Order: sequence, then C-alpha cells, then structure tokens
Amino acid sequence: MAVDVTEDTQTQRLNLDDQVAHLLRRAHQRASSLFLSVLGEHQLTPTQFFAMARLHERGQLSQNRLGRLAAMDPATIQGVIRRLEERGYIQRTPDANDRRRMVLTLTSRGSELVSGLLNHADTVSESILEPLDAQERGLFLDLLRRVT
Amino acid sequence: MAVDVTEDTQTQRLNLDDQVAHLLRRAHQRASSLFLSVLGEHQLTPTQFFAMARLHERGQLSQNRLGRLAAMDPATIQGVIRRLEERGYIQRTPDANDRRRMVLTLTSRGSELVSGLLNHADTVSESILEPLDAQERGLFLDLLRRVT
DNA sequence: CGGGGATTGCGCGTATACGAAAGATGCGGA
DNA sequence: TCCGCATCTTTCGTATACGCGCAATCCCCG
Repeated sequence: MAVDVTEDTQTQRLNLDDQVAHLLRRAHQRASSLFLSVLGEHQLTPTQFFAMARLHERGQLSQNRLGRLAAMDPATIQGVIRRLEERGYIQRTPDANDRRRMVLTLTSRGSELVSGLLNHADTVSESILEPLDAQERGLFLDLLRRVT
Repeated sequence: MAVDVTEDTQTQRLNLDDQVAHLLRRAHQRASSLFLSVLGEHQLTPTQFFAMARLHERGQLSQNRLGRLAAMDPATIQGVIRRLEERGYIQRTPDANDRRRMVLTLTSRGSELVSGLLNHADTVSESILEPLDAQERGLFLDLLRRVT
C-alpha cells in the first residue's frame, strides 16, 4: 500500500489506477466479454444466462424472488424476463394463490439450453481466472466473495 | 446451499454462486452503489468521475484517447463526454492539427469538482474493501489487477 | 502524389442497471 | 371487519456499455 506524499495542498492520495471501483468495473468488463465470446453464439448475455440457470436450479419462482436470487433489481429483472419469454425460453403464468405474482418456469427449450451451457459457463470462469495459478484462484474467489 | 451432483449426464459442476462472472457483477454492483452513496450528492456516476479524474490527471486529451485511458468503448465515452459537457464540466474544442479530433479539457468548474472529490474517492475504495483486513486488501488488489 | 487502410467521432439498436412512482393485491392489528 | 402498511409487478427516466455502420480525415506506402 505504498503511497507517496506528493507534497501539495492535498495529502497523500491513491493512484487513479488503484481505485477499486474502477478495477472492479474493468474486471467485470473482461468477464462479460469472455462470457460472450464463449456463449455468445447462443445470443445469451451473462445476465440472461444466470437468470435462467437460477430458475433451472430452483424450479418455479416468482419474478421478484428470482430477481433477489440473481441479484437483480425488480425493474431490471422485468426486462430480462420479458426478453427471455419473447424468445420462448421462459413461461409466465399467473399464480393461483397470489394474484400479484407471476410464476416463472423454464420451457423445455429453455431447460435444454441451460443444461447444455452449464459446462461452458464453468469454462468461462476458468478463463477469467486464467492469469492466476490454482492457489491464487481459490484465494481470489474467497476474497471476492467476502467483498461482494 | 448444498448442491450435490445430481447424477445426470453431466459430471461434477461448480455451484452457481461460484460463477466468477456473477461474483464480479455483484462486486461491481456493490462498488457502484457505495460510490453513489458517497459522491452521489454531486450527481456524478463512477464512470463520469473516473473520466474527469483521468482528464484532470493528464490534461488535454482527445475523446478516443480518454476512452482508452478510462477503459471505455468509443461509443460509450461519447455519451459520457456529451453529458459532462452539457453540465459544464468539460469543454470540447476542435483540434487545430487533426481535424478529426476534438480536444477535451476540464472547465474550471470541472477541475474544482474533481480536486475536491479525489479524497472522497479514496474513501470509497476503503469502504469497498472494508470486509478485508489490511493484508488481505493488498492481496486482493494485486489479484484483481492481474485478472483485469 | 495518389490511393487505400487506419483513426476519429457520430448515430442507431439492444441490454443492463437502478431510483421513483403507480396500481393491484395481500395481510395483520385495532 | 376495516384501515394501513407491505409486497409484486410495471412503467418512466437516466446512464452505462458495446456492436455496427457511416462519414470525414489522416497518413503511410508504393
């Protein structure tokens, strides 16, 4: 954390390149880009894939609940779901017990697509971490999980 | 969160929550949110602040070059610059030597704003890393830089 | 010196992302 | 039972983010 005092009006200050928000933005950029280079042929964005994978994992879910499980704002998940429904990957039916809710289910097409892509997704995770060796990867994942 | 191999066609697979792209997206979300909670009163997004900070650091720059230095796509930086210019923080003048270019400069208002916020930005970096102790922070920054 | 590839900036289209607010519905306590 | 508050979903507005195509300009190389 060597920070040098530049001896001007302000006190010691971090280098711009050490801004954590900036580093995280760039890492996220790179991750999304790698994801699209692997799964892009199926026209799925990282967000879309993750929403479908969560649904595949949990079965039926309400829209809001899926949003929480996928870390997406209700306003955001709405558009994601709408586009996936338009493409025939997700089905939305009214909840019989609670008329505020819509129940989401993967269609067979959607289910097959996700199953087939889960392995590719793991490949993406590996390529993101490619600059690190095995021990560092575990360490990084642990730290990243705690910062999230 | 116990996910077990479900004994189907596929082999052992990572937990969904270990998808690196997803973890990075969430970390980025949290970082942006913390940034806005500290600098939001000045109506500056992380991206806008970083673009201005780079300009403050380097002086005059062309639009494309600023984009590269701030890790932003030419199409993206265009909108960022346009909004900052509309708000009077950045001035765009035609380059005398290369008529394709526009030279970007911070206005005095923009310059004062950035100077005053640089310390706050460092505060944000610290709050993002708050869950980690001093040693882990250095480690995390190092790993994050290499993954970027 | 002339032509073609590269660079610069713009506009369009799509997809996140989130705050704010609105409308419908559910639910618990007085 | 009814009122008020919480929840679910949608819509609006703003801002990233990036691919693609376009036009103007630059500059290198033959």
